[in-house]
Amino acid sequence: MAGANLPAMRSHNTALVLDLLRTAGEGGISRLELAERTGLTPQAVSKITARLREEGLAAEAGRRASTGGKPATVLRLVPDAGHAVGIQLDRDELRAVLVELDGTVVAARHAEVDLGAGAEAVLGAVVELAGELVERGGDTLLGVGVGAPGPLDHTHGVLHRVTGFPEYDGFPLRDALAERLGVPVVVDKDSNAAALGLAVGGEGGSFACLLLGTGLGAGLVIGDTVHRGARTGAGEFGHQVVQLDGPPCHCGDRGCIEALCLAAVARGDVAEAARVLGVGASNLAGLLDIDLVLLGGRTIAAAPEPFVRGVAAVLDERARREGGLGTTIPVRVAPGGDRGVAEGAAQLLLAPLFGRADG
Amino acid sequence: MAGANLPAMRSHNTALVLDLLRTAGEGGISRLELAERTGLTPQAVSKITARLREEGLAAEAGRRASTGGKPATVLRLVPDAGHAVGIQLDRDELRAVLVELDGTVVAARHAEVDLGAGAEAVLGAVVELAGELVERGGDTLLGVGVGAPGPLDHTHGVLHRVTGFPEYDGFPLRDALAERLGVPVVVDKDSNAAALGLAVGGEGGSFACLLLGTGLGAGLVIGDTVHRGARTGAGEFGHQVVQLDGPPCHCGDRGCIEALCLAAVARGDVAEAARVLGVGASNLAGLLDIDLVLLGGRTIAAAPEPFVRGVAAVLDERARREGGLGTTIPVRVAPGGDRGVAEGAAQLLLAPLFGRADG
DNA sequence: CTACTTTCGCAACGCTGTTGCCAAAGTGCA
DNA sequence: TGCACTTTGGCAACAGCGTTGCGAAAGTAG
Repeated sequence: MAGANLPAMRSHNTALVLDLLRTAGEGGISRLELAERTGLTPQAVSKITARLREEGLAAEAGRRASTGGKPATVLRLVPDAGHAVGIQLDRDELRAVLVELDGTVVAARHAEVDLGAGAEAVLGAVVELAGELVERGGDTLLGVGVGAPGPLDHTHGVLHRVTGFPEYDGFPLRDALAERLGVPVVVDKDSNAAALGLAVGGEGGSFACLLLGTGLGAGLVIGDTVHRGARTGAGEFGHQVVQLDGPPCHCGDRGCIEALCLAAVARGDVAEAARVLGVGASNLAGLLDIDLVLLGGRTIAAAPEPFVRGVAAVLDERARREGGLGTTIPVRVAPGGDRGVAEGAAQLLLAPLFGRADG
Repeated sequence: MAGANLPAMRSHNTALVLDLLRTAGEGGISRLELAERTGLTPQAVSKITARLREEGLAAEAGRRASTGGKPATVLRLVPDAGHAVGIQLDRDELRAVLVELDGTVVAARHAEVDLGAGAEAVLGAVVELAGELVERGGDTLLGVGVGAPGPLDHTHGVLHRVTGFPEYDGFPLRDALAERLGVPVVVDKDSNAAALGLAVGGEGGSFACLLLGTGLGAGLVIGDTVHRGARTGAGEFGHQVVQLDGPPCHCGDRGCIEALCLAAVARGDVAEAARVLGVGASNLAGLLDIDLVLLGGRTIAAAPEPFVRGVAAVLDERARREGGLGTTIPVRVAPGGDRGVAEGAAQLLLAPLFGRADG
């Protein structure tokens, strides 16, 4: 509920243009194309791009072949005009990346860590790993993004009860890190970070990013925006109940997807794990009418095909039941590999520049 | 992905002010209060409200007691400056209402109908019932909104496979009605219409509106906006699977909430029906982190207390498991009674005036 | 070389919300 | 009653946004 004024309009349009420049990548994009895609007049685009070039965020990059008249000048984002550090803080390891405006990773670090060693030790390890990258970012560093196991409070950057490590409940990770590093810090759930990274990376529309590793979580992107919900706790996919009065879960409930899935994995029954995951994905797809399901996390990485096949089978069946009008929802392995969360965490700071209200 | 210009900014701010006027109701609201709530300057608000008064949409309505200076002039929405007709098209009955800008119902009609009698007969019944109301709306009529059983295509106003009446699959309800009535028509799922009505009626934030009647559907409001999903099919709550390999559902799957719930109702076990509904609501609440669950529909209306109690019990347990930081999600009966869907359907045309992108 | 197309910037413009200022209409106190 | 003060709200000038009108630049086509 905010009123709009001229500066707001200007920054909106600037972000729009900047996002198109980013999406265009190395190939670049012409002013007229920018005008068409934004709905603005060519003259407005010229003014906006002139400002961006003055600020060093954009640059001319050659010309395109003529189509019968004056050849178009290609504009490009200047990637190193801004940087962000992204960190994945997992239960047993730490990953950090330094990325440029266009998402390119220019440095990466990795370390082992034990959450059980206490907040002070973990914080020290993060600062050590990220400190160097922060320095390399220099003046153009926008800040540090952290993806951590949920649930947590994204707005305030406070951890909640991390499964297996209850002592972190209420730990103000964001403020502690911001003080030590001296730069802005944003904290989000690892699955949300991964989802944001994929959304910025080109997955349009609405999709779910399911991460199966030591736990099971979901990042939901609805209409190009990460959906976090009222208390930023959305995406509790692991504890969706799909079997009334089923086997007990460590969360205290019964028949949770996570419990069924991890148990099946533990006894080597990948097909059943995939089927359970598929039922959960199918529920989610029906409820939210999403376009795509992406699977990620260590367990998936260890055996991608059977999981993709199993989940797809359940979704196909749903589509078949819905008749001719129902479309099968594609299932894929989330790109990005084991750095997906860290890269997405960096986007927590970069994305707002491009008009994505996910910061 | 649209560029903003001055007219867009103007209509945004106008809608903002208009929505606050509507929300303020009979009590009205002062210019300075509007300025505070929108973030605009008092001068901008003065200009905007002057325009609204010229157009007849707003009017001055007395003064407020002084707080030490010049007393504030109270502004009010002029309710009959605009009208919309809302229709609930159910499997066996028809309801229509004529509502004013502020949501007040100024006329209501009811009729019995049999979907099985064929599209032509049903269309005729709708035209007969709504025609009179459309005329009463006169020049100020914005159009007709229809809430029908899902699934359907909101964007194109085309019905899909209505459970029990497969012959309607592909029926272009919107265009057929628009031609007969000669006014704009918008079609949406009944549960979405009900949810929109509640959102406009004052339920803020994010909530789910679950309708249990001849079927079971959900309307999802996420961040003050009805969430319809990529193919406007979101809210397929009834066929969420909560019991792997459970009893077969008429949809072809097994263990759907709808099947379990309706079976429990059929055998008189309301407590079990409420528990199943509660598990579904709990899944939904965890996945989307919503603020509130509202229950509606005939079956709920017949026995509200046990359903509310049963659903609340499941949600309470989830909150307890999540520990101190988890908040219990309140459960209530959806206000609006048996006209909730029709009134919400009218809002399909009124809401866009107030900046709600649900039209 | 001429005609045409396409790109793109300069200058004037219209319209937005903002700022500076002042009048109006109350309260509170001497 | 009179003066000081607070709050409301409009008038006028203003800055800044995208838009429009127009012309220069830089190609292709014949």
